[in-house]
Amino acid sequence: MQGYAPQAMRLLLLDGNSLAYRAFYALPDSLMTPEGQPTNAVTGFLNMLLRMLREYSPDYVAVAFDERTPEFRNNMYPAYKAQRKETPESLRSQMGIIRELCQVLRLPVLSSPDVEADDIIATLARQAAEAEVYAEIVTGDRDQFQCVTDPFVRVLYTLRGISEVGEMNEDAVARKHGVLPSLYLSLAALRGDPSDNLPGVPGIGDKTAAKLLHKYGSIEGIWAHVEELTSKQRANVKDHWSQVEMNMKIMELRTDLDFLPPLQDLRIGSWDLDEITRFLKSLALKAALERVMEIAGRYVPEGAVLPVQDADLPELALRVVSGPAELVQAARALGPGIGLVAQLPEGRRRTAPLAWAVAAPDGRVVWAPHVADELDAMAPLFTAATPEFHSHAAKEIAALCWASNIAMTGLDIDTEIAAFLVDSSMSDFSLGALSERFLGEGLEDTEAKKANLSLDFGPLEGDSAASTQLGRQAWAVSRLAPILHERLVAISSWELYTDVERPLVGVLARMEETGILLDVGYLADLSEELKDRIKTLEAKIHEQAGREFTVNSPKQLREVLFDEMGLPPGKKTKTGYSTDASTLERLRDEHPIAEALLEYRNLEKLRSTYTDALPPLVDPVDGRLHTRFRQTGAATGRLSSESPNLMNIPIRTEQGRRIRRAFIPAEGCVLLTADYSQIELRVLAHLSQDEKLIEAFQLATDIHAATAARVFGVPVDEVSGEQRSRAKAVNFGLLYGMQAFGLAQRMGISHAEAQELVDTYFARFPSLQSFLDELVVQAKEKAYTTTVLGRRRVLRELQSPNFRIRQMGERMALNAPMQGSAADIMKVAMVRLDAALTARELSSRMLLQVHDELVLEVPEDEIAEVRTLVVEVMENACSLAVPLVVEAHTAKDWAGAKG
DNA sequence: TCCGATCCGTAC
DNA sequence: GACGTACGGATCGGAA
Repeated sequence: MQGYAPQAMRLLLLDGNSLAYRAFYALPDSLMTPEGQPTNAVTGFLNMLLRMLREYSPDYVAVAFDERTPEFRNNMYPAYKAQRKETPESLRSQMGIIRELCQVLRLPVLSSPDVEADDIIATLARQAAEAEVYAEIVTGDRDQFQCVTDPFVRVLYTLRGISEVGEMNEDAVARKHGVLPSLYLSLAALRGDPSDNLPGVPGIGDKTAAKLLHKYGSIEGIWAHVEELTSKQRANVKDHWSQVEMNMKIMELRTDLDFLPPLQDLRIGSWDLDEITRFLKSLALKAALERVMEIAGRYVPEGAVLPVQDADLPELALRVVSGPAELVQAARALGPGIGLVAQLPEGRRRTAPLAWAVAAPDGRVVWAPHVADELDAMAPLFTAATPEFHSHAAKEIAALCWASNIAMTGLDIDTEIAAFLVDSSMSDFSLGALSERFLGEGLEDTEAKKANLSLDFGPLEGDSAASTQLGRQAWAVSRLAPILHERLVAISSWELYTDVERPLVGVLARMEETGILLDVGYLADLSEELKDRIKTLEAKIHEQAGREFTVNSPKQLREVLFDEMGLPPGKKTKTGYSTDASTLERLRDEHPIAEALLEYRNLEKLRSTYTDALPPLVDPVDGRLHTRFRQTGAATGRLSSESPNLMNIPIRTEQGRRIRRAFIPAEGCVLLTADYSQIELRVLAHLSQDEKLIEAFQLATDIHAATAARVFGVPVDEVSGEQRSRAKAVNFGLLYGMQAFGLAQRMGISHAEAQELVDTYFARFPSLQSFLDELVVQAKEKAYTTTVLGRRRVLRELQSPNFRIRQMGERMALNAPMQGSAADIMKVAMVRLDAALTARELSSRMLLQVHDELVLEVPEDEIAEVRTLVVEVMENACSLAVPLVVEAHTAKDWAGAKG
């Protein structure tokens, strides 16, 4: 539902028969009025219609219906649709109701005995494209794919009954069927369509048909080269050619109908809400009525009064307001401590909320269903000088505000973030989960999810209507906020919240909205290259294995390597021998297949996870990749990144860095990366106050060499590569709760050797051992760890009767203070840097954070200033016992040359 | 057809 | 089992 120029006109075309038919068989036949009139097809049709009106907001609409099988097709081929069973009475009765519904909703309805619904739609779609109007065709009929033309005509093809739609543009049709829409008719003619009683060529399905059409260009091309086909194909094609030609004629949709009204006449008329209410109530479609009312504001005449609805739940006093000004006023009247929540449309791109709800802790709720495009008028709600509203996952609202140039300064408690600081080990920070835990009551929507009910489709419970739903959420927020506030104060995390986490919400929203430019052409080339090489390797692997198998399946690979080829197995997983990289590494000397597998895995990883997965996530409007940062994603306090995860873009190998090169700056800009050098180890030095480790940081730039020098008793400049890498492994191990066994395994040395190395290391840095021991002791005593800014990580594992879980808890306790403090410091730097960029009116933008690294997009004339600023801000974000060191680089891509 | 479990691999 | 924090792709098998 996106990617259109805002001023472009939009036409919505619905195939009434197709949608009713799909809905009838997709929804339970238990849906009916008390009088026994089935309503499943009506409900499905209405849900789809409302969804489209809501999300697509069309200027023009037409609903097309079939009346009977038209004569021109019957004359061509009497058997057309002859096998169709009689429409069941329970569906036929609903067709009339659907037409009536369209009338009540003032939707233009088109039908004619001489043509079918898809002919009407095809004609209107053609006219739309010619007028540069965007048309969306909603249907479950594949024949409509022949109408698709970029960029104006798309088909939304119903899936899973009608609960989802696939958005089919030219590309999507080609991906699904192997040919562009212009050849779809030919493909369908070859393949036939059993549902219309049209046989195709035996032995030719989608795949083969697409292949032939590719090779010969057209249906005529295939006929011209029919002698080149395989003997079986040739015979079948010849025998059935007259049928194919017939299919072409019958399946071709007419686009030349001359009796249809002009597009300009296809507007939705003014709604009579009383009539709509009566009609839907007579069908017992109460939930649908609520959803109609959500968008009613768009279709009522100027000045109409919307019906105020009663709360379904006694404790909520629900008031409906219809405009942003009224909402602001009503919210003010609720007094302090209000909860404010938005009902956001689904989909990747952020768009205006469908509704807002504001609630006071006493249960008074204001619900505003149709202020979607009027964020500006609501600005007074968000921009208070002092925090005055609470919300949940406010980053979503902050992003919308930012897009409208509104500064969301009025946020008090974000219940999601506050709860994260109270107990970061919770797995679910949804409002429902917080309600359960802190209020002791569930929220309707979590119940609905448990019952597998979609909020958009399917039967809804009477009391889970949109208004009550959203009102309950706002109410929950208003009551959670004071509880979480108190808890934050009690654990001395209030400042961490107000000074770091809360301001970070807006910073992250801006970073997400900004996104980063991706060179998709370059990635496409890279993908092709990878595919070639992967194919070769796969063949080689099959040959060496002596048979074909799915190389991507660890299960099959395990059988091949260890059962059939008899190679020596190594470590085990839960289900058998492991085939991971370290195992294959070990098999390198045993058999050349190991080498091929390693390279295969390497390239297949790059292809599947990066070159092929990233481009579809690019926003078509700006060509940029907009990740989502999760502020509650990692229990230590780190951020995480998803859709896509931009925190695991390869860098360590040359092959991997080729992926990184696809991340580029906008025209006239460079990417500036700034990363903390060894920040976690510096935090360790600070927290442990180990003099020798602090000294090592003050003396040397290469900390691994410096620690190696001390451990092995040699001058820094005489440290060998081996010594440095051993010290490095221990340095990392320290941060992860190392044990000698793991160290030995990682370094490929004996357990005894590893133990000796650890012992020596601790002997040379005498405070470290006691500090780490004390960390665990304290953590066990208090059941949580802390960071430099007082961030807590609760560790219930430390109380577990299970030794393994307890041990895991100890390792977490050893790691969390360092990882978490580093995260604290980076977050402080981000908040300050964002403020500094704004204060100096710079155009440079923060794009990404990768734990110890920031990536900015910097206009060329700002490079010097911003570079200095970033380094300054990051290095001074926190004062530790050792200096914080930041290295900054600029380049024309993310893999760019250093310096 | 869908979803969760499993394995694996990328980052810091 | 054995070194922390994440996200996500592919396969597979059970459930609907």
